[in-house]
Amino acid sequence: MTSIKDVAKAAGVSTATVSRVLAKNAPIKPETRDRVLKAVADLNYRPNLIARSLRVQKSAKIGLVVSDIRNPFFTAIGRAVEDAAHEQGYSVLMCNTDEDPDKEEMYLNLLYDENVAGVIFSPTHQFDIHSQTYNQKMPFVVIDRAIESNDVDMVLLDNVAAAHELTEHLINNGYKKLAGLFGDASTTGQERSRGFHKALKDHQLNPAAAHFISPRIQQGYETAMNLLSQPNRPDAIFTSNSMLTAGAYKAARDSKLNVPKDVAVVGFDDTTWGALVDPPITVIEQPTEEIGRTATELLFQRIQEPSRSPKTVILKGSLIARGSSKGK
Amino acid sequence: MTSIKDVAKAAGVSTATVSRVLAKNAPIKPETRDRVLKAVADLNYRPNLIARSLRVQKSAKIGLVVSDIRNPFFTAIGRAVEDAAHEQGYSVLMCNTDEDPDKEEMYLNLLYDENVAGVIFSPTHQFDIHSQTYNQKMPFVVIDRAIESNDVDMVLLDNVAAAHELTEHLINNGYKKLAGLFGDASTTGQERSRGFHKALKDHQLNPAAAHFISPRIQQGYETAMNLLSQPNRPDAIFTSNSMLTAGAYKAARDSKLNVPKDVAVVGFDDTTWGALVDPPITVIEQPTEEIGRTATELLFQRIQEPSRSPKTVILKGSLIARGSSKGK
DNA sequence: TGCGGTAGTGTAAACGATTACAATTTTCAT
DNA sequence: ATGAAAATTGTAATCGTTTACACTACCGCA
Repeated sequence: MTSIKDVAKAAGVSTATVSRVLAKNAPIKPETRDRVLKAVADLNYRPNLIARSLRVQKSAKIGLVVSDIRNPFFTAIGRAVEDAAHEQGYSVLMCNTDEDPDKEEMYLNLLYDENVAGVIFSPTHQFDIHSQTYNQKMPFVVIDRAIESNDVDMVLLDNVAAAHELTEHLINNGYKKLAGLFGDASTTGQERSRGFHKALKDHQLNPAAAHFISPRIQQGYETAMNLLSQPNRPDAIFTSNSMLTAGAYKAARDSKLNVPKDVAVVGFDDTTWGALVDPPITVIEQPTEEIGRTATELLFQRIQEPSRSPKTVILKGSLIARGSSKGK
Repeated sequence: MTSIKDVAKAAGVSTATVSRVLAKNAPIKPETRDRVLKAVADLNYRPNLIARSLRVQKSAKIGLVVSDIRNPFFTAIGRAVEDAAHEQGYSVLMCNTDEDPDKEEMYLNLLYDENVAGVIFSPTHQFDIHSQTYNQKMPFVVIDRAIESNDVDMVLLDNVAAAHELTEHLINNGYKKLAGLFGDASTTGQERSRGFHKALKDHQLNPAAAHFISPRIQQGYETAMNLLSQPNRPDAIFTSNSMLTAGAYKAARDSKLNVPKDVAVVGFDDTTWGALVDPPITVIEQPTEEIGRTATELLFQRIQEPSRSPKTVILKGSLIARGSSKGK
């Protein structure tokens, strides 16, 4: 490994001078600068980021901690964050917690120890920001899931309104016996449940069912199968994320029910397949690009000005009405 | 930040002793050990990974560089790699190149500078391992896409055989005018094309068409639309990855053609939606879990024994026959 | 002429760990 | 009791940077 010492020797200057040339933050005689730059080029020198990070106690990396990397919502966020971070010369380290609080803590610690400049993450349900060691030390932006704290930046969807709109869409299309499937791993599911119930109440309807379950395809499938096999089965299934949507949709199919005539299926997040299945699925599309970009911007703001008062940005989802809820 | 010095002071020993207690690699008097461990616990001390990494010139992290994080194939690999790495106490940093050679080089440099223990990655087409600075220095395992080098570990699919099997499946089910859509960003597309053509030749058939295109949904859609609108349109479309499959499937739908009666659509990778659409899609399933795990194991082997002679592991895909190719 | 200011550079101390080497104490066979 | 070997611990160098501080040279102005 060629180090700054080698460059200094080759250029006949001190390591301090080399460092200053590279950092461009001090006056240097043009002739010296040229000698140094030539040496850098000749030796193909690249500064050791580890050493720099140890010395200055920070780095040009940000962490992105998500709960499930297989969820298209999060990969879309990942892309947006990466693009936005790149523009500022930062790199992104993605970590996957699998909804596991232990893994979450492990990765947050790791990122902290790595001196990342900040972290964007979607906390598990159990996450308590105040109990953490790194609380005050590492800039944070929370996405997708609210946490109970008013001193942290967040980028969220207006889940209640979105769920309300989606539910009303069902009601307006003539569905009356609505069942809800909500993820139990986050506040998102709870908020969407609130919007769901509020819309029902607004129209003087009672929910046919409402279940909080693990946000996995299999769980969604089993629960929906159960609901659909009852004599007084629901005529619409509202799901709070794309994993549950997939499960519910499959259940409708396997129950030999016609979508949308016998039962409607709607959900969140516009995935590749949601538009490809027949009938295509009505969903609330989240502005993933904007969520990721906004979160990154908030993070950079906080990095620059740690004492800035916290912001919560609430974005709106947009309804994409498709065949799966067209009416009976 | 509490450092090893604070712990040493609190326990009344030297920093060397603290380090030794934590590394568990030297004899320590039980009583001293207890004092040190108590101090560690009291101060809530965690060793600084940056400093350690600087000193020992390596770290317990591996890099995973993939070309498209939105491709479910790669996220599945990501999960497998992470699980396998975790078992060895390693963390995984995921990076996304977006098929961009510049980003690829940038991330490989970054990972190198970060002292990662090694890298697993799927190279872009242009990647030339020999021109790279880090060539000999950082252990590598290449996945999914072959590169021309016999001194590097690789984990690949037997693409020719898999494509051959998938093509024969079409032929056996009565399809005769087969068109192929292949990704142009990697060797994978080329190899699958070879298997496709070989199977046709084995059955004395000529390809109806064969296109190398950018592996994106939109490209697949446009190309397939074109093919299907011709008077002498193909009766089956073979696609070499799931992005193209999605595009082709949508094109068949939009052309008002019946799948599988008018046209069959088959592809690679078993995605969530492939089984949910109607008809569900016949695919070659890649053993993603095994690919990720094997790659990780090879990487650890090479880390331990850098001079070990390189291995190429070739895994088999398995055909999942579904409705989209059931025959006319 | 003398003096404050600035440009340009070097010296050396950090950052927080690991580890070769040395020093001290114990153990134990004779 | 004694010396060699083993066990236990400490000292200090090191990894590759950045940067506070010190120093020299030169400039411009009174």
